[in-house]
Amino acid sequence: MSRDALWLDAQQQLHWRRFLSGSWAVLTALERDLEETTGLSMSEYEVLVRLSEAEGRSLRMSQLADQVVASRSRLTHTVQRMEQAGLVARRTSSCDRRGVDCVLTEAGFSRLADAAPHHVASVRARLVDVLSPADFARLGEIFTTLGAALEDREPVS
Amino acid sequence: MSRDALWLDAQQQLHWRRFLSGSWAVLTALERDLEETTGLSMSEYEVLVRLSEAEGRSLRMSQLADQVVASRSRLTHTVQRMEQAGLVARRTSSCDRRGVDCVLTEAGFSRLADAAPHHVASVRARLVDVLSPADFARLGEIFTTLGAALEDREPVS
DNA sequence: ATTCAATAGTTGAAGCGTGGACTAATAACT
DNA sequence: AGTTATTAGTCCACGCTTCAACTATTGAAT
Repeated sequence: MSRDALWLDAQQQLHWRRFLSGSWAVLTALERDLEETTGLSMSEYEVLVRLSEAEGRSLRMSQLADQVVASRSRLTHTVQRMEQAGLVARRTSSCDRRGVDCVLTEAGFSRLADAAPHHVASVRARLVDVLSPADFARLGEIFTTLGAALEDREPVS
Repeated sequence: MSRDALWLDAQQQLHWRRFLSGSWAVLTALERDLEETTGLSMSEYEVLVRLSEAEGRSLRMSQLADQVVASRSRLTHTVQRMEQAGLVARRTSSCDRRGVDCVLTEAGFSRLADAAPHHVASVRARLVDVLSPADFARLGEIFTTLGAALEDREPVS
């Protein structure tokens, strides 16, 4: 706990603001890069990636929603659009008739294959290659810590 | 530049994904905290803060848009809503009749005064107090670097 | 067995953000 | 002075996200 629990000092405020605007800028740039080079949004790209990594290139909607960071409803809409574009297909799960399996189509897979190099280049250019390896690793650890801390703290004040 | 310029290795991919989901989680939690405790969105809160720090508690729309991370159009909408809520007022700038000055009202100022402690507590709980001072400082520096790198790199591939 | 609760996923309306077209005012050029 | 370019800001249409119902299926409890 810091010296004064109620306010942020000038330094802390600066760090916080830089995180806020910096992360916004990076994420926005990546989103724009992806859109321009491939016509996909980050959410769509993430869906393709997760499905391609899943066995049978298929995942239940709820698992997909957890992996991609998205609400159920948001995923439904996203997948709906992707289905119309022919990138994925939906079929009711055999074992649990409430469930829906989302399956990557051939078209979806090759779309991902085309997109991936552009996206990787973008992530490198905007993030990985900008930082020293040590700083990049630190970044990963910091956000692991931050993410974990959120798990077991709901209420604030 | 890393060993292989085209792909991310497993470690890099892990760091990158943790940044993606971690920053999303932190930002979302802060947004939700603020909404619940004060009824304000981050954008609105940021507008209040910047205006309160400006001399005359007043800023031109474009300056405000630069400080808050937002497009012109987005700021117009946000300020429109805030004006209807009585938090700010708009008047055409005296020196440049194209310009519009956005002014913080008394109601807006006291709304900010009420909100600030809750928001500070939230930022501490979700971010500042979760990290060691060294890591928090590192975070600030890392995003300064990342932000700066974006300034002078537009095209990607 | 029947009721009650929990889970999976969808739907539709409303809100917010984006990008491009648009108006108005100022600055720059000849 | 008169034309053109730039800048400030708004407006509108569209798309994505959220939130609160809603349906359907499964599991638990009596």
